This record gives sequence, C-alpha cells and structure tokens, in this order.
Amino acid sequence: MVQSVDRALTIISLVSQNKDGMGVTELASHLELNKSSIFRLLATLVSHGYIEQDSETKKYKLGYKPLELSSILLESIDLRLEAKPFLKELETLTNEVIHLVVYDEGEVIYIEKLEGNETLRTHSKVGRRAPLHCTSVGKVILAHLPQAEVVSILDRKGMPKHTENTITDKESFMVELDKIRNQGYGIEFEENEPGITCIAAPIFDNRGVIVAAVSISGPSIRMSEERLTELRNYITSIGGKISSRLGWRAISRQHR
Amino acid sequence: MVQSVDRALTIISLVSQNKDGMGVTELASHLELNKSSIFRLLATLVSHGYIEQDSETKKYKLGYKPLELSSILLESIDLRLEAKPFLKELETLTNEVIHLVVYDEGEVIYIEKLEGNETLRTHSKVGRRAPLHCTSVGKVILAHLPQAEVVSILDRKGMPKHTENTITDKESFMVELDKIRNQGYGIEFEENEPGITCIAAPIFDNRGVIVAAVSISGPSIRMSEERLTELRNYITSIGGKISSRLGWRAISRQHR
DNA sequence: CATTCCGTTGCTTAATATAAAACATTGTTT
DNA sequence: AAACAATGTTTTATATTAAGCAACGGAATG
Repeated sequence: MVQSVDRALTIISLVSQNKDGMGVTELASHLELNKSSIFRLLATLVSHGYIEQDSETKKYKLGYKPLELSSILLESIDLRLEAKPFLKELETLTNEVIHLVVYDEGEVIYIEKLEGNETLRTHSKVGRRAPLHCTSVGKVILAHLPQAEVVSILDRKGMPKHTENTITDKESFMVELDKIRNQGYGIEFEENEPGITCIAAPIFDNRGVIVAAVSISGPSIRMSEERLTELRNYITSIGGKISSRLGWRAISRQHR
Repeated sequence: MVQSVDRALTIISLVSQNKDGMGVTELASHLELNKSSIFRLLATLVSHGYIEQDSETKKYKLGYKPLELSSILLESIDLRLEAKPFLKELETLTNEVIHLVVYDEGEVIYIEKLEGNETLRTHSKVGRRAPLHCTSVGKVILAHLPQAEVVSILDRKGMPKHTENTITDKESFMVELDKIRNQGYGIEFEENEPGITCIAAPIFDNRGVIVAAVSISGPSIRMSEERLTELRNYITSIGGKISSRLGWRAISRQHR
C-alpha cells in the first residue's frame, strides 16, 4: 500500500462528499495532515483532472476526469452493450423503470437505467450502489451465490431496515433466497423504498456464474397479481435472453 | 507535485485505454518502472476501487469508483439540473439529438445528451471531450471568450481537419467567430462529422461569463434553410432561458 | 520435463514526501 | 482605516516512505 496515493484518493472521496467543495485547511483538519502536504497532493490531483479549484471560493471540487473514465468504463462493459436492446424492449413492453446492475464487493451498482413513462421517481441512478438484502436485484444475486459467500456478505453488511417490509431476520431471508432460486426470479415488495415494488431476474455468464441482474420497478398501486404475472414472464424471458447473449446455456438449468 | 500519486493516476489512464486490461509487467514496461513498484501502486488503486484485477486473466482493469464519482459529479452540476427540463422541451419540439456541454481546458465535455427520435448516430457521449474549432458548441464558446484566450487555445490545440468542411485557416475562423458572436448562435456544417449539422447557442452565468453551450444535431439531409431557421429560433430561446435560470440578465446584451 | 515469464513478497536504502516555518493574500473585527 | 485572524501557498531540512533488487511460487511455453 502506497501511503501518499492512499491519502490522495481519500482526498478525492472527501471532496466528492461536499458539493460546495473543501479548502486546504479543512482537508488538513479532516485528515490530520499538514496544510503543505495537502496542498501538494491537491496539486497533483488537479494536474490529472480529478480535482479542480473554484476560482472564486478557492475551494477544491471534483474535476471531470471521473466523468471521462466512467464513460470509458461503461462502454467497456460487454454485458451492458449486449443487454441494451433487451432493456429497451422491456421498457417498451412494460412502460416501467428498468434497471441493469452488476454485483461488486457485497453490493450492486446500477450500470443502466431506463426511465419508462417517467411517472415513477426512484433513488436509483447509474453509478450508485445499493444493498443486496432489500433490493430485488440484490436478492436475486444472493440467491445464486454460494451459501458461504452469502453468509459472509450478510455478516459484513448486516441487514439494516429500510422500510417496514425489509426482511431483517436471517433465517427468513435464507428461505426467501431458496424460493427465489427455485422460481427463477425475485420480487421486492417495498423492502427498499416505500411505495415501490420491483421484480428481477438473474443474468449468468458463459460459465454459469451470476454476474448481474435486470429488474422492472413500479409503484405498488400498479402491481396487481395479474400485472406481476405478466411482468414475471417478461423479466425471466429477458433475463434468459441476455444470459444467452453472454454464452450461458439454459440446458444447465434442465440438469438441475 | 507528488511523484507516486502522479504515477498512480497515470496507471489509471493507461489501464483505461486498454479494454482488455493490462498486466503488471506491461505497465512496468510502459512507465519504465520496477514491477514491484507498479504492483504496490496497483494494490492501492484496487483498495480504493479505481482498478480491479480480472480473476481469470490477472489483468488490471478500471474499477467502479470512477462511475460512482461521475454520478456524484453530474448531480452536483447546478447548470445540468437547471437545464434538464429545457433540454427535454427542446427534444420534444425538434425530435433531434440535444447536447449540453461545458467548457474545460480548451475543450468541451458533454454533460448531457438526449437521443431524440434515435435515427441519428453520433460519436458524442456524456463524459467525452470534443474539440472547440469544429463543433457548433465549441465555436459558440470560443466566440464569447476573450480574444487572447482564443488565440492561446488555437495555438495549443491547433485546428486539425476532421472533415472536408473543417475550418483550418485561422483568419477565416476568427471571422466565423465574429459572425457567431453577432448573431447569437453558431452552425457547424459537417465540420466535425460527415453528414451531421449542428446548431448551438451559448449559456452564460450570473456574471455574464460563458460557461456552457446547448446544441441540436441532425443529419444534414434534414437541415433545409427553413428547418435551420426554425431550429435557430428554438435554440436561441432555450439558450436564453437556461442562462436566465443561472442568473444571467439579457439586458447586458442590449447595451452591447 | 526444463525453461521462461509473470505476479507477488521481503528487505535495504536512496529519494521523496512531509512538516515546520515563513510569506502573501483575503476576510473579519474593532 | 487599521489591526488581527485565517487561509492558501512557498521554501527548506530531514524523517519517512517509495522504490528497486533479488528471490520465490505458479503458470505458460517449448
């Protein structure tokens, strides 16, 4: 571990948490380092575009480099490219909010979001992370991970309550994961955000390993039994199609 | 300038240019550094999420941290937030591709893009940079910068030819900028990409300084004289509305 | 099976990052 | 308007870390 690199990257994180930016002295105080040290680290980050200094307030804010890298990153994700037309299809079919997420370090990250008819406002956004235990995509991913890894994640991350419906009992949760694995899709009834219900399907890679999930989100008042049956058919079909594009063979499911 | 931070950030840039990732030895060769130095720098970048190691190939690729930071950055740009409804309006009115760009270090960066009716495929993408001299948004921005700064930028960046229509003669270009400044909008006739015509308007902040530009792009075959007149009216109107939202007062234009 | 290459680790020291002190500038208080 | 305080920036000395050498384990190649 290179300490000065660690410090510089910590500065970026701190600065990103302050929309109005942060000053040298403030950063020095937070990190318990000398102002001149902070100044030098900032200068290096500025020269690479990660940070820029507001000419009026002198405060340091995020620069555009992360935006450039993120554009490159999203374009390099084959899954996202292959999935795009299917997500469009799903949006057209359902007129709801569509998400594509990948699994990373015990959480999901949104890498694509289609707004549907835009009557629904959710907290999700490309680039944001979300917990596994109370999102439909998260539950679907956990359902297909090895048991030991699931236990490890739940131990590390806990199961914090987001709404009245959040499942916080571990044993109930494991039963829920079994059910999801068996039926091939998962539903989240207002477990993450009040008033919103989501249904998700897993996406497997060519080796049959779960790598992502796709979901449909809508206001709970629109999610009748009939509607959910309809969405279930769409989401499992699209999940299968995307997986196939990645080289996954459904025949492995038949052998189960 | 902190050398080890400079090296670490250079590693991120190098890695981002290789979709399939890069190995320790390959990076060491590029940077003419020792493998163990590279290894330690990579380990620090991995721990912060900027880089991750592909478990199969052992190669190092971009991690998700830039995506997270970019999401935070875009949300923190007041201009983008204020402009969003106007861009939607413009998309609805014209059914063409709409761009919002900011000026940064002698280039423009796309911070918003609406696809219109999706019959047009352009190279632009949120997060990407583009040159000033051959884009409608770039020319509009240059038209409202101080002359000395324009000259400095042209000296540094040059005026590379992108198409048969790219203006590469400096004097002709300055005349073009004068025209754009006087008429309050700029047009780019296939100067950046063949077959595509764009029309842009400036966006000023509360101090009357140019900070951004908004544009409409379409296939040249659709851009009749009549159509361009129509789009000109839309784009100058929207440009003015967005500027007003940022506290710019049109009265300063009347005094010119 | 032997050789080569790559990623990773332990250890030493040369080079750099760090902090103290000082300075310049800006903002605040009297 | 003057004095004071705070912040950002620069210079300099040295303590600490980053860097590189050598070696190792594992994978790939001939």
